[in-house]
Amino acid sequence: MLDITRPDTEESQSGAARVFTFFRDRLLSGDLKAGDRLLAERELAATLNVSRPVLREALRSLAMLGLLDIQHGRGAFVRSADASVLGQALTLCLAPEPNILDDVLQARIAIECQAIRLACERASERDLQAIAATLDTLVNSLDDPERGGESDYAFHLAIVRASGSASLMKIYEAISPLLMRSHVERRRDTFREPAITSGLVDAHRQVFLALAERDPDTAERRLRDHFAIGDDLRRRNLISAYQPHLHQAKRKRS
Amino acid sequence: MLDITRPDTEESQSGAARVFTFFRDRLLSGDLKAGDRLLAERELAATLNVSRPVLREALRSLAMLGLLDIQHGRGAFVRSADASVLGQALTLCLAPEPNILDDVLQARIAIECQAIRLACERASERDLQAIAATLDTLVNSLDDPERGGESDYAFHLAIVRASGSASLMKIYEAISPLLMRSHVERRRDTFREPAITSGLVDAHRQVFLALAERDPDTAERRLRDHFAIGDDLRRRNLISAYQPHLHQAKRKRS
DNA sequence: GCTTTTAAAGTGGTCAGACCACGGATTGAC
DNA sequence: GTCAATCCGTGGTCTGACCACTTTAAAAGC
Repeated sequence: MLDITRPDTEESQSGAARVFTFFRDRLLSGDLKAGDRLLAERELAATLNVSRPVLREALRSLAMLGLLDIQHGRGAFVRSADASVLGQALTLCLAPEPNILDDVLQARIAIECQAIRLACERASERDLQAIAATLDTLVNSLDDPERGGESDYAFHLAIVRASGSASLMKIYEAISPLLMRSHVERRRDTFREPAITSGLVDAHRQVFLALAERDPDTAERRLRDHFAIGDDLRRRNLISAYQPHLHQAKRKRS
Repeated sequence: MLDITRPDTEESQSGAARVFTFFRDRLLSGDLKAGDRLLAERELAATLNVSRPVLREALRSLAMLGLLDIQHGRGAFVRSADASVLGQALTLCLAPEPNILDDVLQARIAIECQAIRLACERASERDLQAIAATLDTLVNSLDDPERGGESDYAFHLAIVRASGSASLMKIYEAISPLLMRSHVERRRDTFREPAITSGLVDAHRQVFLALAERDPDTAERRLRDHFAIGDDLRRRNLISAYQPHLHQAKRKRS
């Protein structure tokens, strides 16, 4: 965590690493903006006094980090900051951890609960309308598990967006890939019954109403309840799935 | 966010990108573990049917992502997942956002509030002892702003660790660099008065006590109060700093 | 025999030059 | 004017060589 050990500012690094930090710092300082086009590789190499392979190693690294968009025959362009890389990095970091697909829900709850509190303070009318719209979509897609899942996600994402916090938003986007995997995995264990789905819609609506009334405590409580119910439901389904006599798991399609 | 657009599994990619995903997937699947040594570049290049420069571009990218540790004259080694890269990625992603140093506090509150709830359920005796230890350090470093800041951070980090959630922990580590910068920046605006510091210690202690009593609601409330007070304090100091000159400071948000 | 010195082998780091593949602009024919 | 072929600049790849560092093992010295 501490960068003290790394003499970053010095020129102790060499080759690709030096070029890498060169561009990274210019990205950070805003010296290079999204959409900017870099010089041709051969010119850049000459300018920075490195060979083309070395320069390419650095550029490729930046591209892998999502900071650069290198297009064959056209050139290299600075890319707008993208959370997808964050998501990949997070996935990589969390990969060795056990039960990570369950654990990532804790991060989700953390972000959303704080987001909805902020949203109660900050959400504009437009934000509220956007959330309401996702709620409508949710109601209209009860029969379609696929679209239902999407609109469910859209609802929660809209809340985070309404918080007006870029940090919360980016982190939420970052955990989204894992969230999706988690969602897919648990869909295998969960039945979509009318009683459940109707309760689901109601829970979302209650959350939204509290938010619309700018009541942070109630909104957070209802959101937590919503998560707890989902967790409980999943747990019960898991238990029933492990009852050999009562149940035979054989659903590939749902 | 959606990976659908990217035919990742196919071999549509070429060159360095292909090699990159090759290793990334082996990292994800656990096929390559931390500490493993890769084959020599020349051998790898021959094995994967690419030239050495192309292979190097991929390896360098992995190294920049913190997944590989390439040592001159020794070889390339798989590195254990490190949150520092996450932190850098987050910093890059959030760089273009305005007031990011203030905003990142929202992420901090989000993580810690959920963490302390989990910690109330899950924290072991060892965890509690560790937190108590940081509390002692905090008390003993009241006179030293530097050490005081460190032990303050250590206290909060210990709480997140006690949550037992790898996701929360990693994300917290990821935002730590920004948190540090934020802390340093606001230290400029904040005076350390005995009244403030003693209140600070008390606030920490109250949080800890609620945690030790396994009372999530109280613990979270006290933690939120602690953050709110810190925020309020900073705001007042900012105002007083601008007072003499008949401030025309813009409020960031209403 | 043991230690020290030295040389060799293996590794990543760098370079130069050449050629290929792709995209876009220019040019030409119609 | 439209469309086609061509050319040029770009990134993509390869080859082979050499340098710098590390380790190891052989050789020299004691």
